[in-house]
Amino acid sequence: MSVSATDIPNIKCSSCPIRHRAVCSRCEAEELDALEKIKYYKSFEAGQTIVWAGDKMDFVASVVSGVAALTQTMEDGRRQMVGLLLPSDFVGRPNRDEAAYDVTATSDVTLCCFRRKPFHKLLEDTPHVSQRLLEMTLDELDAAREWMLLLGRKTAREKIASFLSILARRGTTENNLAGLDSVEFDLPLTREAMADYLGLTLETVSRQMSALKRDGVITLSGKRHVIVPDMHILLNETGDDADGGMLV
Amino acid sequence: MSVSATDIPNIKCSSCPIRHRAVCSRCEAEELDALEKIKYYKSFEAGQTIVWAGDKMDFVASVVSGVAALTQTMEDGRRQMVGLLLPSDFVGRPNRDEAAYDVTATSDVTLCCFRRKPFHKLLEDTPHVSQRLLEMTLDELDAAREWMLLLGRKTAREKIASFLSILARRGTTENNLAGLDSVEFDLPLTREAMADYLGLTLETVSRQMSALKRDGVITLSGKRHVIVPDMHILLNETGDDADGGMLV
DNA sequence: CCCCGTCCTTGATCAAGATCAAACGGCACC
DNA sequence: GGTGCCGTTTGATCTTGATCAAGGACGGGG
Repeated sequence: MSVSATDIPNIKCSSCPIRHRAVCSRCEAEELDALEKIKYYKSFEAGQTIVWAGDKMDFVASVVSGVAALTQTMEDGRRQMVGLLLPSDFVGRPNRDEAAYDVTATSDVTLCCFRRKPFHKLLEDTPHVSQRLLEMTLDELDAAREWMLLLGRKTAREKIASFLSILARRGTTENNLAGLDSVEFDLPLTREAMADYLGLTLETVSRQMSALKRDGVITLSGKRHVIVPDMHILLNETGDDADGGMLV
Repeated sequence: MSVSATDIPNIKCSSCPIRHRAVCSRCEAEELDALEKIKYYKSFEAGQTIVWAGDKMDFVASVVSGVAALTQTMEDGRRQMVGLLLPSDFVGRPNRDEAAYDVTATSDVTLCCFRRKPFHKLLEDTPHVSQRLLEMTLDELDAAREWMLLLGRKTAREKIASFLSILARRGTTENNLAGLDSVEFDLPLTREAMADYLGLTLETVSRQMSALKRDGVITLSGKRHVIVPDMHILLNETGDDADGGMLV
């Protein structure tokens, strides 16, 4: 557990912003009550480590706000991000008490934590939760497989374009009604974290961002705010078949 | 569904070789009976496609014997394998009726298929099955994350060594009591399929196999049979921390 | 205001792996 | 016993992205 996490007061599940997408989305009143009993909120600042790989992890959690990353590090320092957790995503494995990956906050993050043991027990009793967790895990596996295609076969430019598309899709506050031409959003990651996500170096990320800007695919205001004047143009750069999975 | 799959007679679950590892591993007598009712066996020859991405898929299945692969293909033909299914692994997504990936037999394969609808229903009724499926899916997600590290950050030589280690671990008939020095096994994949797995070209795979042979890390008898005289040497080539996850 | 640190950009060079090309070995089939 | 095919090996060359190296932009603290 990180040194300087901040405990913050619980909010009611009923007024939770991620209520409709998280593990708890299918829960009915009494199930929510059970969850309320074992939950607590915790906040982390951008850059903080939430848990180190190998550490005991006595909770699982839902990301309420902000972005967290799972990364793996090799002995010689090579790093690969293997999970990017956006609001409503689930952290941790109910039946495992050691973290398998480093978990870090790439922006300020608030987690809704559930004590692990009671949560695991609850999984056995409330099929709604375990069914939802299975569904979310399968979705995550699909996302991991997209990501594998990106890592194994895409060019640097395609990787950047794909990454920006993903953020544009999930990052904007869902006001992008499929096919909206223009989208804008903030990058919740440094260039280095993007490189770790994409299997590139930070220099290559920077160069390709500049190239996409030069070519008018994106506009930058500051270093972290991205404007995509035309999503179709960006999607064309991803290497995925036109509008294939991205917009629909 | 493939053109020329072979229907073969059912065997009893009780005498099934993958009984102890598959989705059904936790089932008790009556649950097995329910499964028996909706299952049928199907065989495919090496190279055959089991389903194409986008095809209707009216079953889910366990791999009984042989090896199957999930692959994604880009418009211009670039291909990435995103799943390698060994005996006891699960194929398909219970609540999705279209295949998301091409599924092909990389060696002769026998599947134990369950009709999708009844299986999905059974998931809701028998928590043993859905719990086991969640566990298997989480394991697969972990494997996918290992794989992402491989694709994003490992050198060609490390990729090959890692791949061989994985096969050595799961491919041998579990007679390798952790840390056995010498291991041998057959490659169930062509060089091209290995390339698709590893995000390389088949030429690079071939060259690195030759290099590992030249360096005495492996011995080949024929092109498909691999002998690893000393697993520790192979593991040293994977880039993973010494004996870290592989042997223990 | 300046100093320093962090994050980012840009340039020059290098190397790993891709690409293009040829040929080999084993096997099935005539 | 050829002939042809498939999977594989090996060689020569090219390209992409890594690496090495400076310097710029921004922000916070003295």
